[in-house]
This record gives sequence, C-alpha cells and structure tokens, in this order.
Amino acid sequence: MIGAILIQQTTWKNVQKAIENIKLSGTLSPELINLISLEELENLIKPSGFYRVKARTLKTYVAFLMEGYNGRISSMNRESLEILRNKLLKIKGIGMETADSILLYALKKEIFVVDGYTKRIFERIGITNSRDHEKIRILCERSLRSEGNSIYCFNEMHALIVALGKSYCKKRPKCGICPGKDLCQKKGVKNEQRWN
DNA sequence: GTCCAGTGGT
DNA sequence: ACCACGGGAC
Repeated sequence: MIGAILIQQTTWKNVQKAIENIKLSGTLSPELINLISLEELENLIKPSGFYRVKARTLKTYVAFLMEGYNGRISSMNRESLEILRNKLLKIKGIGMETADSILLYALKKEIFVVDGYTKRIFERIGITNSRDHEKIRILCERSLRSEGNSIYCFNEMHALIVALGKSYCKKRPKCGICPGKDLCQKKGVKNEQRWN
C-alpha cells in the first residue's frame, strides 16, 4: 500500500529506497507511521520524489486505516470492492490508479489497474482512441475475465504492459525493436518517431 | 496546463 | 545539461 502511493510518477528503485528507509527507522506499521512527525516521514521517503505531497498522502491514508479499521488490513479487506474503491478515491492524493493498485495488489480484489502506459500503448496500437480511464478498465476486465483466474490475469497483463511501456513503447518509442511492431497500427505514433 | 521534486538514463 | 518517470490536485 505504501508502495502504491510512493510509486506515483517515479521508479521502483526509488520507492524501494524509501521503503527501506522506513524499515530501518523501525516505523513500518500503520500505528507508527501515524505517530511520527510529518517532517520525519518526509525525510524517510525523500528518494521517491514529490516527498512532501506523498508524505501527506501517506499520513492521510494511515489515519484512514487506523480510524476506520483499527489499523487492520484484514478488517479493511472485508469490505466490498465497490465500497472500498469509493472510500479510497475520497482520500486526497489517491486517484484511480493508486486506488486500484491497492485493491488489486495489496487486497487481491478483482480490478484491473489502468496506468499511463496502458493509455499510451492502447492509443498507439489502435485498440481505443479514448483515454478515458474507466472505459479502458472495463474493456480490459471484460476481455481478461474470459480467460479465467481474473486476479492472476489482471496482475500479469498489467505487469506485461509496464514491461512493454518501459522498454519499447516509451514516450519516444523504439518501434524498430518492439516485439509488437507487426500487430501495431501505430495510429498514435508520430511519423518521425516510428523507427527509432 | 502547471506544479510537486529526487533520481537515473541519454 | 537535459529528459523522463508505473499520478494527482488545482
């Protein structure tokens, strides 16, 4: 859950440093993160960037966890996907991607995580011309559910999209060496950027 | 669209 | 010296 918040607009390597700092400080628990000062938390998570905004979000999140569920994730997880998602989205600093990451990865709920890569890749491939988060999420869930074991498929597909986005379908795409070049229509890729 | 902000790659 | 990064708020 901490990772889901810290990953915003940064890389895993930096998130790991931040989480390692929290571990080394001995405050890796809802109770303790709730207790330490905002400034102390800011210092711990500095490597993950946007550290003031993210420290505030973390504080708000653990307060939510403490007040609503006595700090127990198992207690939180008894609520339905829909109820929980709406509650998470009300927390300042938690948008749809972060909420859905918490629901899928931390709570094993059946929801597909749409991220910036998903929108960019789908747009370029020509799967959709809309960047509407919910439309893409519903589309992915509908398609992947027919494969059975939704949670596993949602996990795996998201991981594969991230892998493709990080190495090939980057902001400046590497179409020449992309494993998907034969089936990609490149509708969203500008001409001069296609064959890098 | 702009800001938040440290870190790594080019 | 740039640029980009597994977002979100305003």
